[in-house]
Amino acid sequence: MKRPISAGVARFAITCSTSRVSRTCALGWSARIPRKSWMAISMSLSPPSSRLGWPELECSRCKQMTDPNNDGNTPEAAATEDNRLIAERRNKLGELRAAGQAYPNDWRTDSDAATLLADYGDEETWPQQALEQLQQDFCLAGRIMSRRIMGKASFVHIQDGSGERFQLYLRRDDLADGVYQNFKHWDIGDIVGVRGRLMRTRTGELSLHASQLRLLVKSLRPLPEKWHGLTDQEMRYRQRYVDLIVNPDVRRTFEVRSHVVRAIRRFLDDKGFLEVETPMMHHIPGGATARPFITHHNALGIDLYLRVAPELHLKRLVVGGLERVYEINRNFRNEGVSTRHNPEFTMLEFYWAHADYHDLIALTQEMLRAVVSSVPGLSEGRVPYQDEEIDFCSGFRQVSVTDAVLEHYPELAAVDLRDAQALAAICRELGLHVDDAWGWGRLLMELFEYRVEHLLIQPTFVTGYPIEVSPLSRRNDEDPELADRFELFVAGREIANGFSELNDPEDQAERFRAQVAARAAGDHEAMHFDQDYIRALEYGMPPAAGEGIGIDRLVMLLTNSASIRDVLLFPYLRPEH
RNA sequence: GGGCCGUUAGCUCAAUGGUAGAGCAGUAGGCUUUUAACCUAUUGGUUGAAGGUUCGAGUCCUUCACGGCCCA
Repeated sequence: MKRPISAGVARFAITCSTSRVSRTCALGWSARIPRKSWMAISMSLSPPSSRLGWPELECSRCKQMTDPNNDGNTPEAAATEDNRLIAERRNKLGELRAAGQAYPNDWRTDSDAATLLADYGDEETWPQQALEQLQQDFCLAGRIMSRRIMGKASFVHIQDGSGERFQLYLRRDDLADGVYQNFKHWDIGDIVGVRGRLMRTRTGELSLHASQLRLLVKSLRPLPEKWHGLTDQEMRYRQRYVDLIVNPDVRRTFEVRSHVVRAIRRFLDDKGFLEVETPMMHHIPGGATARPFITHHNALGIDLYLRVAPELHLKRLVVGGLERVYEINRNFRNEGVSTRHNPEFTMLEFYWAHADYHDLIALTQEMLRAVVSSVPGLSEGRVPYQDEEIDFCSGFRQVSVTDAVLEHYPELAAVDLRDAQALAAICRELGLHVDDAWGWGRLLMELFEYRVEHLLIQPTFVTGYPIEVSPLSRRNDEDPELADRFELFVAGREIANGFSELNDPEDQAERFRAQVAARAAGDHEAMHFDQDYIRALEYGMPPAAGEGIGIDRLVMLLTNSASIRDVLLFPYLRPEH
């Protein structure tokens, strides 16, 4: 129980599982009662008194019961948790509505902050005298980010769609009657339109001396503080719109993301690859060892899987003669959420007929260099990441899984790295989880992941993957226990995975059967048997190589982001309540 | 899933178990080239939720929610 709300909207706000309800207390005292209390109250009062099943509530201050017929359950009450600051702004909005159109859309700009700063920002070329002679008006529109009111003149910084801030100089006597007086009641966060001439202040800052000023949008919610900004991680992710307004680096990160995707498209387009889109909803999930999300098609009455990878569809296209295809799109994997994993993430996958994994390695190196050089500010292919500097310019290193393990685990030289029993013993010694069904290949990869992966900071192609962990890769001609496959590691993380494709339908069917057996033994990530894919291969797939590159992880590298959430505009978070 | 840490005013943060505070933002007034503008006054809190210990809990204990970091 607290105090009566001055505006006379005293109410109980009750959060229950389906909606928010408001009740008036007889003396006008307000209270918020969270769900747990609600449940407790609900159980202690039996039977519930209202027709909707809401119980009466006793106000602990006035000892009166609420009126069950006056539940105040309006959409407004449900949607807003007004505080004093918002209420003040809402009143201002009310005055605007009374005065006319409160949300106009007839202000047009003819420039923006970034353009003006680029064109006239240089003080040498454009001193105050030169600006005075310009005799040209500019129209801008932007959000008020800060204000310095000095009586009958003010300075304001607005931020506009260009992402830059620009200073306005407002003088009462230079604006129409009453405009300046109104302006003094506008708020930080409001969006304004301004027209005026360029000038330079005493301290040299390029500014717009306003002759016309209009409020375009009233902002009802206060922005975070101007100096410290918004630092609460949770709020930054949940309310990315606020994060974008007040933290300029966020905008830059997503601009880089856009650059990266564009550079990849340009690179592949130039090499004759065709961009395609394949289904996101699969009857049979496949193309990766991962647990899928299940969804339901009502009209058809069947469950569908969100795709874990587009691979099998893209290879069907290679069968169909689209011999260079790629897709950049979302995949969904039903696994944990962490700084490196989001349930939905973006992958590039591309397939290239009459090429093998060696060709992929060369192409990947070329593509990554092109991508890195497309990012503004990354000079000479050197990318700072956390405490390291990644060199994309020099030739990428190549090493086999076995050599990499031995390099970081020299005492294993005496052990047969294809002896499952010996490897299992070592894994157990290290405290790694070991499954009796695993062969030497899986065990060797456990060792690799535990001992080596995080040490591969500079770009490194790792080759010589065991067939056991490569169900879709072509078998190596010399060593049938190995796959013609590589993974690229940078900054200790897998960035790309590519291999010569398995186009032998009988071998593929055999490997699907092995996956189905693993599934039956309890491996939820193992693949299903995809009969149509086998049928496609039976028509004959050209020899080909294919690769997947994790776009989110690549963007993390290029934006020096520690968490995948920093490169996703709306990363997955649990519901707020 | 496990461990550690966090959650206090709109935002950023304080508060040896003893009256919940500051800066910014807001409100009112002053100030016609300021720039974290300045000066004066002032409003604003169920301290994430629920229990418990205590004469007394923001602070100690338990459980829960959400987040962060590390591990699996």
